[in-house]
Amino acid sequence: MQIGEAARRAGLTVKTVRYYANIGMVSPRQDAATGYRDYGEDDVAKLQFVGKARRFDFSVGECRELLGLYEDRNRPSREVKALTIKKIGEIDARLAELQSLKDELSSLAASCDGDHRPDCPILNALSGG
Amino acid sequence: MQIGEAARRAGLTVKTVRYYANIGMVSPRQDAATGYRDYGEDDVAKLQFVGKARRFDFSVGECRELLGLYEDRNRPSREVKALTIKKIGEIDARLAELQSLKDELSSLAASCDGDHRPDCPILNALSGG
DNA sequence: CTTTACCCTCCCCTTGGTGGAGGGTCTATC
DNA sequence: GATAGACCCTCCACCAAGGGGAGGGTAAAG
Repeated sequence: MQIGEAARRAGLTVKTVRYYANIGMVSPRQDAATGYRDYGEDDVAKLQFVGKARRFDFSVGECRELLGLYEDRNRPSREVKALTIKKIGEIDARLAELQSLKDELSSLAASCDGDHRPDCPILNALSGG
Repeated sequence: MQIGEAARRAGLTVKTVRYYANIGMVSPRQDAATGYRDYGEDDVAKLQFVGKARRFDFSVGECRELLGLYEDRNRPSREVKALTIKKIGEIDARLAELQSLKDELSSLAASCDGDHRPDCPILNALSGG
């Protein structure tokens, strides 16, 4: 099938699918006559897989690893689990960071009157040491 | 003072400070003889301000807005508070998104044996509809 | 014969900088 | 006077992960 249908079925944009072809992540056959990319069912499955993994915050590089494991019928599930655990750790770190940012900003916002007057604890905090 | 000292005192890299000069965020005087940038105390204060705001996850554009308010001795604190509240909202949205990602990944990881065998619920979930 | 809907490649744009090449300047030391 | 080291400058390329659009080819339908 053509790239448009493959993209629709994978829930991705044509641009994205073309990009994945360019970086060698999901490489379709090429129609010799038209030069059009020719996607098979297996390609669509891979695109769906990658799309889902991306939504799970895996980077393109990690998707490539996961795809390799996905295609290896003998891979140990250990490796997949390790990647997942690592990703969970990263998400945890980012969660903690964002939470602490939010706490600080919230207390700053709470201490600011937010009126027409120029005095502002938020700016004071940002400019202070 | 020269850019190196200004960067050190603001806790930024020289590259970053030069970048801020290029985009017109913090513009130092220029030494006519050497062509070197010449930072004053006020510039250092602005650099520190911007560095802190960046650490608070404000974008460069938002830093520019905040800097404008910071320099305006008559600004209403309302505007600063509004920017802060908006930023808190964004952080909240990202927190929720990451939390749900984490939950899903965690339950996937928990259901995976992580041994030498090829069966892997994580990959199954990624490849399934 | 023309419209419509596809497809292709190629290049620039985004965010917030980082890295390096190639070259000028200042001070200290030999 | 030469040279080394520590500064500084500009300009170009690069990162992630594509998005936007130009310019052009192709295929089927009316």
